[in-house]
Amino acid sequence: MTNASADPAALGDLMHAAFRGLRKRWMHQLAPFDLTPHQFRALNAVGRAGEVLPGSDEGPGLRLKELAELLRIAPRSATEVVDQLALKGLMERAAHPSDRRATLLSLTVEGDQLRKQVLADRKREADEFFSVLQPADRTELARILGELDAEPERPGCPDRSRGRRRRS
Amino acid sequence: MTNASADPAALGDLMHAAFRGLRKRWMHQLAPFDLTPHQFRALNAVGRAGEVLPGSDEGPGLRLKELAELLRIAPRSATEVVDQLALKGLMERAAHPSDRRATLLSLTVEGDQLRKQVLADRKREADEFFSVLQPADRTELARILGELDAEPERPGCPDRSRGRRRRS
DNA sequence: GATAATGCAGAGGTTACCTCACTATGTGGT
DNA sequence: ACCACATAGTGAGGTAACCTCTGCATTATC
Repeated sequence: MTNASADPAALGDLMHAAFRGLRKRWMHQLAPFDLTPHQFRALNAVGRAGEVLPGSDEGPGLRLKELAELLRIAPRSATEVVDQLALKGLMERAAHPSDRRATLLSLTVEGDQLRKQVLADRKREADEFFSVLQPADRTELARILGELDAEPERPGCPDRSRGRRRRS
Repeated sequence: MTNASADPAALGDLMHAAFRGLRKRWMHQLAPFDLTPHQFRALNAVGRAGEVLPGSDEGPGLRLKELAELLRIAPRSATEVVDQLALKGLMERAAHPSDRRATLLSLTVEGDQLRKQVLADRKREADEFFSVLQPADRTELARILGELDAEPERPGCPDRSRGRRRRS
């Protein structure tokens, strides 16, 4: 098979396969905690945001929109995850002190505990999806993906073909 | 930001972001052809399989299960994509000559044309998602993803925690 | 020929997204 | 004070891309 790796379609397929593997692995790893990967990403994002400010006992909280941006999903989709986590008693909504339109997200004590538990478990397992890679390769991968990531929007075609016609 | 890239969660997030970007890009690129990325992957896989054997006018065709393996999805999911493509008149099911349980997939003339058209368009555009990367980086990425991909199953935990309890 | 394995499809579910429309609120102009 | 407009979140509803469970043919094996 030499190295016909210049083919973009092949790269896409590889990405696809790798991503699916990652997702599956995560799902299994998170199943004992009754969390989906998506939910944990949100939990972690809010938890991490709460950690930045060390002082105040109740972190400043993240706006829903900020969470959406962190997770790179639409605000409406963030609402959903927050709903799910709130239902489990892991996350809370609070009123923004100065902007009454905004809600501030923060973890409950249980949420924070669970987050730490998962992070610890992940560390302990060392059974990470990426563990098959050499450390150098991991760094490389992170760098390359970061570069891909850096150019999410391009000037020439901001969001064309918005109207997708369905047929069937 | 130095290089705190050793964090597996960060790598996962990067993968997630990159994959989403890729998918979005593809969706836009394929929208004019009225195909989803998924559908094109199937179209391409069957088309490629048909190309391997150069002789026979009507390629030997792919079993549905083989397609599923190529796309790394469950056979049942492959049925779906094939249904969609068949509905558009791009793919056909035919009986296997010797195993009457099996169906053989092949592209129709329209399907093959469309596939080539998309491939050509993709080449012409040079507007590929991965185009922001240096060629060397692309090769690297392909290599690393290939390595990840190579270890889909591990001996210790084939498919644990199958029963996922839902709550809400 | 009975029994087990295989290949596919019907039914129905889930996750992770999306857009559109709406309300409540903030901001700036006149 | 008032209006126009933007912004924050959400309800409603939809889609893509998966999945499992089950049923039904059709081999393959004993």
